[in-house]
Amino acid sequence: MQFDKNNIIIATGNTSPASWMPFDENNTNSDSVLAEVSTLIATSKKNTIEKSKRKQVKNACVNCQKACKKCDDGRPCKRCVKLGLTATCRDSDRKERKKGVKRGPYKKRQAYIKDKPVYPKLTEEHWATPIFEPVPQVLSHSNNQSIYSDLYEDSYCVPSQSTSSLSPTSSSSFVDESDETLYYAYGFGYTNNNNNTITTTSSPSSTSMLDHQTISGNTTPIQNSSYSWDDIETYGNASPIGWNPILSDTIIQLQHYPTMICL
DNA sequence: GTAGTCGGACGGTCAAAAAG
DNA sequence: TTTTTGACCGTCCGACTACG
Ligand SMILES: [Zn+2]
Ligand SMILES: [Zn+2]
Repeated sequence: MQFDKNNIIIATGNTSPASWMPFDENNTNSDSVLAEVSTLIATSKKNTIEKSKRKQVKNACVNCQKACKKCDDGRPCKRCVKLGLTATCRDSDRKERKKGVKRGPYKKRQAYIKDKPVYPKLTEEHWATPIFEPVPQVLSHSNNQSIYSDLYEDSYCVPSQSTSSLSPTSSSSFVDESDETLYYAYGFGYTNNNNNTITTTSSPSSTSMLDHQTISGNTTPIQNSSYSWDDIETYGNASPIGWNPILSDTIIQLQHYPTMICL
């Protein structure tokens, strides 16, 4: 069982609901493991809800750089316009990164993440007509007799793409309107299998901001970045499954829940 | 109130290292 | 080859000072 530093739960096995549960040596989900996951979730919630990441521009203008002040992508940038420095507002120089520099040994790595899901294209229509849906943040899972759940505070989140979804397929996206960045939030659906009845329920939207990478022609999410809408069109299939973009002024923007990745 | 200064926390990049 | 790591180095938060 392993958790990575970005509050992502790494599970083994396939994408059945049980798979995102961490396994102990005997491949069973012991109470202690459940307790550990519960703690992890609680911790990640505590650590991430209040704190949003500072967003930097790729290149500050020379004036903002000199003053150590926030810049933006405009040229002239807003700060220079405000201060009447439009004439000198240009990108600051950045030096080339040097190659051939030896490094010390790295710490032992975790295993590759295989069989990452490939997500269908999010269309502009989905983009244009976001659905806002307040869903109780309940993380729940049934595995044979054991069930555990963790209640999140009220938050906007998205339903699972499919009501029978058993895989980590729920997601949403939203725009940071200040810079028109599109963020993706991925979660997963789950099935409550209590009392021999299968009840599907909307996703708790266990989310994380995921970037994408292309492997063998498949574009799949990796962690912690963002894309603009232009990037989405460029990347083609680099879009989340699910149809419910959430705009930036909803609470979810600042939240960062654990995300499951199947090994 | 505003603007200027700046130490250093924070974050994004990307080649090296490691794994497949 | 793909994936992960982490050093590098840039951004800019926030605390401060100066000025009117
Ligand atoms: Zn600027
Ligand atoms: Zn500028």
